[in-house]
Amino acid sequence: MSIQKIAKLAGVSVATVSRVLNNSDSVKSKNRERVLEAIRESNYQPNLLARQLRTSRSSMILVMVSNIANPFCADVVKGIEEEAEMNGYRILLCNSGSDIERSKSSLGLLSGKMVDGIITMDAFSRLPDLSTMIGQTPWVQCAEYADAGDVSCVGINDTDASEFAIRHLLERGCKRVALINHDLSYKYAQLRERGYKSVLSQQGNDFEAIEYASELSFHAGRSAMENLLRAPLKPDAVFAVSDTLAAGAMRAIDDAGMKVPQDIAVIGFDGTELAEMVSPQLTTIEQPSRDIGRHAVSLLLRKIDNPEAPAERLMMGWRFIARASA
Amino acid sequence: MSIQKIAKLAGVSVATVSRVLNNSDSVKSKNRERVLEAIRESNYQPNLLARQLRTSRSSMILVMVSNIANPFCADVVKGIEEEAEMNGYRILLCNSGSDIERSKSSLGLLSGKMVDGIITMDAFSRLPDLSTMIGQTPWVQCAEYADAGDVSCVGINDTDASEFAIRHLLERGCKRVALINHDLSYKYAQLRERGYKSVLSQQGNDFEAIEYASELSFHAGRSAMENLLRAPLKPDAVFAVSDTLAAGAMRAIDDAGMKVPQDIAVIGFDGTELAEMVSPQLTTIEQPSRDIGRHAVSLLLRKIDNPEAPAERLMMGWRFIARASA
DNA sequence: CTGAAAGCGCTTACAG
DNA sequence: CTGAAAGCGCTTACAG
Repeated sequence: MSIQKIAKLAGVSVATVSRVLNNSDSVKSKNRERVLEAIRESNYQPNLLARQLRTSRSSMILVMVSNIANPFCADVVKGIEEEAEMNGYRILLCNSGSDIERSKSSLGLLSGKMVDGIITMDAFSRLPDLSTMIGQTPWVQCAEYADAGDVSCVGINDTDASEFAIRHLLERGCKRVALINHDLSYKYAQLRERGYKSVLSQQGNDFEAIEYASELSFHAGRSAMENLLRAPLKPDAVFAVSDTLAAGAMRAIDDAGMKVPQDIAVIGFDGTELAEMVSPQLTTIEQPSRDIGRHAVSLLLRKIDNPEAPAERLMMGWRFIARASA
Repeated sequence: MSIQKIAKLAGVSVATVSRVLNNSDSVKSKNRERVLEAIRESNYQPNLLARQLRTSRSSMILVMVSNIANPFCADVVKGIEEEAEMNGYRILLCNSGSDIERSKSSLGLLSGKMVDGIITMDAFSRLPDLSTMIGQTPWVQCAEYADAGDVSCVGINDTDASEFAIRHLLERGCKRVALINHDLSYKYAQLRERGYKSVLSQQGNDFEAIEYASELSFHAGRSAMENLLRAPLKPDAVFAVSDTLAAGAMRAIDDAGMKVPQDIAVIGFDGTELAEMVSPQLTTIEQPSRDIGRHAVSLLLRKIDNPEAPAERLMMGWRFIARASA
């Protein structure tokens, strides 16, 4: 089935068929009816590839995340999908697993014109060949930042949020606060670490213990905590940069026969549902994940519609949620 | 940048350029070099849309899930993505949220030739216009079944698994076993309910309490459990058809001031990491989620390569994991 | 309001 | 081994 067949069936030209398909122009209503009828009876569906090739618009955006199993990622993706759908866009998901090869091959979709733009939650510094691509390309970073390049981003003030969490632990009487961070190729990891360090030094507290998780998973959190517990001087509090990591830390603490928060207080990050699932329930920093996703799409669409538009930097609010774990 | 420009640059025809791009045929090595050189210096990337239009192959598959935030879904999707990548395919994710409209519009990608096939985890009976599409279309159901139509599927024996779980609870001494099920438009929900009922009737146990969750989420599980707890005769055990639902149930039990498993034993389903995150850790039925995803892709690819191939039905193994919750 | 025609960027018989 | 040409299925000035 092609537009040709429909044209023949309806006794009009392909141009006319195309016009009713795009309900553009004014087509004489009798012709419109005949076309519509032909479409109906032949169950015709336009070929999207042809359309996109012709218009050089794909109405698809590529979303690259490092781990879709992280509930925060999933929430952001939901927001992205909602807003994309409202604007007639679809998303292509690439679950990079922080794998450079996979990321690189995904980026081929962009140069191959399969997608109109990209939203990344991955660390920028890990994305290859970026310098040659950015600038020409609608791109937004989501819950993460780009130092260089003309790239929009939407996120929260990570340093502030981190400082707030650490201060809370200190005020609570904790003396030895450890940090379970994501690897430092992520800008947000750098910022949160900065917050952690700055509060400690302000308060003249010289205990410092940092573990880096290679991914935002329960397992990574658990082994990070196990490492912390192996040290001669154990922490009495731990701030993990994701709820998933925090859940892993809590499991490790439990396995070691210690209690949260009595022996070790725990604070997470993200404010996902997971924080309510664990016991004791997790104190955490809530990010407006859905909205972050939605705004990422808005920024991206603006850039797609107007490539000259300058990069924007959107800072969203965050909220500290006090629960039983700290 | 188009193949034309490269041809001009290299001083050959577009056909030759195309040949080296597809490293088909034998191109004289001097010409190959010149083309490769031209490609390099102009940073050329082939337009995928044009290629796909011409070859009528998109190398993309549509994946429809009801809720990507459900860790089981996320794991299956990871498996799908891995296997797809190994075969040069990409995935388009549609997080339907069980929304008919969204599902329907996604299906347009198929008829629009944007994807070569579909993998669904959604309930079949909810997908609209299926009868007109199936048969012509490479399609596989994943962790779910189709009664009708020529559709392949891969999953586990849900009835057996469910019976095993219920029997475990009964053997443990539980007298009043409730079920938190997904809505019955899902075939697997029907099968697991059948397992639940058959064991109870075999054993002459006439307590029956079933709650239906509208989605596989923590919240839905929590409210289902709250409903069960409102009944005059409370259950002393509950079998939830997903770990996420079970986590919600545990939260409700905790909120009601009761203990798992002493007051109410809980068994989940899926064997996701979540089962290790909650306290007490969750007894559950493990599905080989990653492999389910991988095999779904294999089946699909076989169908794409050979449309005449009959539908296949793949049954995977499952495993009961006993932990503290039951 | 409508149609003939060009063209988006590829691939692939076909002929040489 | 290579090129000219047709064609995938659309959209969109352009002329009428």
